[in-house]
Amino acid sequence: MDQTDKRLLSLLQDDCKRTTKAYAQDLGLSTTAVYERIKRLEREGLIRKYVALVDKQVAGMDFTVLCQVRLSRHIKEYVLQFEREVQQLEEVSECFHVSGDYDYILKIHVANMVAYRDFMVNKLTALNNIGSTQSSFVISEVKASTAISLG
Amino acid sequence: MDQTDKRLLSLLQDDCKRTTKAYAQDLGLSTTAVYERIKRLEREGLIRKYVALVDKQVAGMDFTVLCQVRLSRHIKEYVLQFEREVQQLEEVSECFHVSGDYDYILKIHVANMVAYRDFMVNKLTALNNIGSTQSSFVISEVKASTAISLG
DNA sequence: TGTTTTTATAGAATAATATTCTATATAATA
DNA sequence: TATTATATAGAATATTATTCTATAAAAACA
Repeated sequence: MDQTDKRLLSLLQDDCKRTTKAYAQDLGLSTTAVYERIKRLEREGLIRKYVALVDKQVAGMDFTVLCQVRLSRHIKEYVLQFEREVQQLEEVSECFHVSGDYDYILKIHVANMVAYRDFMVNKLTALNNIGSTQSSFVISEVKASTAISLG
Repeated sequence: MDQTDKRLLSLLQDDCKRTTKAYAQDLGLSTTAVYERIKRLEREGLIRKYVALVDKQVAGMDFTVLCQVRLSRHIKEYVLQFEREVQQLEEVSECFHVSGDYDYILKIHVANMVAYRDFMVNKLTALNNIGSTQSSFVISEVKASTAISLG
């Protein structure tokens, strides 16, 4: 991966629907050169997928919560069960197993507080093995990017 | 927004690089019908952008940290300064202003622990007005989606 | 209820773009 | 030095997006 690849990945992480020609002009290359680079980046797995990003506010799903979760038991079987079940919850877009006081941090998107309460009562805390939770409500998104800086 | 729009958005959030014809077949519509729907969803702002997602592990940037930050002073001027500066930090992909014990939660992507220490010492805590921080290191990504469920 | 208007759709025609092909030049390797 | 692999450019082709025309269904209206 050279500097041109990094610049190209940066462009693609910002907008993947431009024409090859447009990227080529930005990079000072021919369309074929850019085309081959993109195909290589896809082949090597650097580019994982191409997705559309939905505007949460316009979609009316802009109530975001970061919820820390502690399990009551850390037996392998129960841990795996929790991880399997949390993946199935459509309100949960992200779930990280983390170090520290709590075991997991979840990112949750719902319509409003009523929906969040419903989610917590009927879905999350209804799961087996949940010890305790602590919710941090998102007041504003200061930065929200899906791009990874490659230096 | 009807059920077809929701199904279409779900498909686009999973893969935005298929042909209109492919979505049309999944939805049981003509390519024109799907084309017009996509253009409308873009026009209405439901689709915010199209991006490539980079594989952090393949890119060698798979050391992820969720860092809680408390400011020392909550004077408007300082708060806005922090928010402006944190947006400029390339290692920070997300920053949420949240309720609770801490003021902000940041998602940080770096190569490894050494790089993280460097980031903390020379960039984050070098910012004016940082009170205290608490880092949660990501052990594993149980779920990592950019899609919003529209019910 | 009948009429008009709007909206969503399909299929065909066209325009734009992606993809492949051929040829060169450059860099890496033996 | 000769040889192989790799990256590139430009042209040719294939695929896909986009536009156009026409219909049908749904909504608004008298």
